[in-house]
Amino acid sequence: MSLSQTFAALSDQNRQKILDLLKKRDLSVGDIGKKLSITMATLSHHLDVLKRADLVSGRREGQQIIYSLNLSVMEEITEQIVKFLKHKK
Amino acid sequence: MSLSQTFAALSDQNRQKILDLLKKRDLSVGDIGKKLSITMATLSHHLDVLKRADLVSGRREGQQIIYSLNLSVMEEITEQIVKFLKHKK
DNA sequence: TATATAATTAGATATATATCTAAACATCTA
DNA sequence: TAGATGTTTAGATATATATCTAATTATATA
Repeated sequence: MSLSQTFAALSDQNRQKILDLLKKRDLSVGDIGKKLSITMATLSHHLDVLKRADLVSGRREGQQIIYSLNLSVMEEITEQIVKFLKHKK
Repeated sequence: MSLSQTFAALSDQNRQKILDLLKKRDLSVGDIGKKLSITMATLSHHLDVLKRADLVSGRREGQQIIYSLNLSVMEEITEQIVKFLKHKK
């Protein structure tokens, strides 16, 4: 996954909200859905984008899928972004 | 300009290349064009996106427009991104 | 002032993506 | 095992965007 693709994954308002929610605690898809004004199908799509960008992971717990931030990956991406953006002329 | 919109501006490979080139030195549109495999029209579009995201600025020098990175804005955005990404649960 | 050079704008097109409804799949429980 | 609950997948649609060619605008110079 390229840095551009990571930026693309981060460039949607709803995905930002999802990441913000997951910063506080792990949440089921249903719980995330309650906080957003989109259908479950659309939410599923966004979670898929975030998963493919390796920004979140889901684990099944009974009927629910619990999503969490991939903190180590977030850290790594932060490093890359800082390296890219902060590098002076 | 929201953080999502900034991410969107950063999410294209050609725009990444433009920023990379401008990290080294200020360049005219023509000089940037020589490094990319796109038409000048497309390049103009990408420069417009980067300008609207406040990531670069252009100044006219005779017949040429010289583009440069907006370093202070880049710094500010870096801060925001780090704040967003590094904030733990 | 006519021509050349540099860059942008206009208009068209093709691809990507955000969204929805409806259907399917997975799991739990009575 | 049938029905309820939670999530994803399929298929459709509308909007956004990356790209191109051709035309236009801005500047310099012969």
